Amino acid sequence: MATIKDVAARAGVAPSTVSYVLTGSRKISDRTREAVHAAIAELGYHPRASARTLRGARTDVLVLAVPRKPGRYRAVDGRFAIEISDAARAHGYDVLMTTEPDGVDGLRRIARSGLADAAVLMAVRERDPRIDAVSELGFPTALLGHGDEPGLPWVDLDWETAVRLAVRRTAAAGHRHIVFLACADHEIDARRGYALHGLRGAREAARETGAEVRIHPSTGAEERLGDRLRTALAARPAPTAMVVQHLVLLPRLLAEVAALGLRVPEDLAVVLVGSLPDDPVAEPLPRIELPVGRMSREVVRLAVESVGAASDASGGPEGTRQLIAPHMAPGRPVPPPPPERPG
Amino acid sequence: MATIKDVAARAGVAPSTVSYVLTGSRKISDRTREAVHAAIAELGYHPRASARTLRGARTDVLVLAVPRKPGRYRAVDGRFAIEISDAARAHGYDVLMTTEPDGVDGLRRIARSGLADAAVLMAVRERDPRIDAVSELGFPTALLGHGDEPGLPWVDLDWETAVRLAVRRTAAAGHRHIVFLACADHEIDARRGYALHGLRGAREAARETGAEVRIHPSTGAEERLGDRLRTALAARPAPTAMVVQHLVLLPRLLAEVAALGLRVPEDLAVVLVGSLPDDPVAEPLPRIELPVGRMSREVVRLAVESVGAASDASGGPEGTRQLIAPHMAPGRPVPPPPPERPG
DNA sequence: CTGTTAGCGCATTCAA
DNA sequence: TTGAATGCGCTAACAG
Repeated sequence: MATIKDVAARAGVAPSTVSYVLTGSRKISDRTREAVHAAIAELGYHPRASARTLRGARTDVLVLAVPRKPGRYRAVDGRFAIEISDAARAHGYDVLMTTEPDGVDGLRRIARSGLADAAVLMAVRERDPRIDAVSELGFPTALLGHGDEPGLPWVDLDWETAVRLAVRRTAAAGHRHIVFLACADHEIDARRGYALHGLRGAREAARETGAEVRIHPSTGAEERLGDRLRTALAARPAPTAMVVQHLVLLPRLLAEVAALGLRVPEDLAVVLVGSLPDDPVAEPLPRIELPVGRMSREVVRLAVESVGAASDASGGPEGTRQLIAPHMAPGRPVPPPPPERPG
Repeated sequence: MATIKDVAARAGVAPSTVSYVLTGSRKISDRTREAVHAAIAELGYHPRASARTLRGARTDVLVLAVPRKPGRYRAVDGRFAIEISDAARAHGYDVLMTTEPDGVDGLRRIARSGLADAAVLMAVRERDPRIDAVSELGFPTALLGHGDEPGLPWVDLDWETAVRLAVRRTAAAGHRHIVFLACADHEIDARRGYALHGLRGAREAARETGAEVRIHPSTGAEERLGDRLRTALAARPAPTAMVVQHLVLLPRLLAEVAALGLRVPEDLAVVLVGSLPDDPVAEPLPRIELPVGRMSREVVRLAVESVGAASDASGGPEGTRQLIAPHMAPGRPVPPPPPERPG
């Protein structure tokens, strides 16, 4: 492995000159610069990250804390991980993953060993222990999702408004009996922001619209989905629409609906909240998409910006909390309920 | 940030003694060790990774090259990323992601800057440019998937046998006219190993079983899925089974089948190859699962082992190429075709 | 059983 | 416009 010394020797200059050429922090004559570049190319030199970091105290690495309920896997997590990695690269950062289940251990270890300059926390929950950890350490952090944390910058879809919007549109289409399929129980128990805010939105929407909105808890265990669904749809008066935030089981849900002999949307309207872009299953349905790309870019921007900023715990400047306004995907209006049938 | 010197001063010992306590590479008296541990705890000391790396030339980081066709996202990639991260942690490694689309740039940059000790390459293709890059650099690497590369260790599901097995079981159940839904065109064009091996398996199985196996190319564009499917199923004699390797669109596929008025499995058997564990959509169907956990653990093990080993380009020791034998998921036999109908 | 010291590769300060 | 020297924090060889 070539070092800066080798390059210097080859180019007939001092090591510091090579460094200056690389960093551009000093004016170098064309002649010298070209000689240095030639030597770099010939030797295939690349500066050692560890040396740079040791000297300069910057790693150009972000740590991404991926939520991980062992045995469960949410497609959205992988998708965010990849989009965040892309976004980070655009800022000159690499992304280091830590996947210990809500464990603060990995996060703390990486922060304290100086492996990263800042953290991005996915799927933030209320009273999130990871937030305590980074706060204690004064480690620059941006959040994907928000709970009740005080001073950290975050980005989130406005889940409360999203569910409200979905329910309102559904009610406006004429539906009076609506089932809201909330997030999985374990997500609610973990106090994930999106799960709690979604619930809140559903309750508000019920008040606002006067429609009956039956909030239906979801279980992660798909075995009971069929039963639960049958129960939900067997209620009288029969629901004519479902607003679904718990999307993991959507394909299965649609299959069960079909198995019950119900057609979507003629017999039952299905409206999605937080579906992934380009999801072929979601595409034909009225829905509010999760803007994964935008959220990833924004959360990375916040993380990168907080690297420089003193961690003064003041809550940060304005504009560091972004509640993204939801909107219905175009071209898929909520269909009306079936005409009332006698009986 | 406390350094090793601070700890040494606090504990009243030399810095090297602290180091020896940490690494355990020298016998230290109980009294001294306790004093050091106390000082470490009081100061909240954690060794700086960059200094260790600069000194010791090890990062304890693996770089994971995630395949990324912009605009496309495969759930399996995110799943592998997370499982690989878990597996790496079990070996004391962290995982750095690079997501540049088949770009060797990120990989090369990370390798040459010494940010990682070894690489894991996902979704290997034939004539994979990433392999040339790591080979040129002599960078320790393990592959997830295999193409035609010579000397690198790899792990892969035996896709050829998997598809053969799926088709054979289908034929054995009595089906004589089978459609094989191959991977997406762009995957075949990119010469991804799994896509090519799957195709080969389908051809062989056709020869072996004497059944008609119509190999049906998949398109990523879901708009035309319905048409394609209709064409495939309209052929005479009508196919009674589909073997599906292209699982991205499975939910949509099932929906289209249902829309055509066909029931699964009464009218049409659907057999999956390479489905994800715990996928609720796949669960009720006969299938060969992709052993994500095992593959992740194995590929990490290979990568970690190749860190120490001299990169002698000899092809490595035996046992560094693992073709995992496929098996049908238990409890889901391939159902027989419907009784022959006149016409 | 423990201390002293050199040096990993780089960016930067001081000197010219 | 460039060179020489220093030190970032750590580990291991050498010395006691």
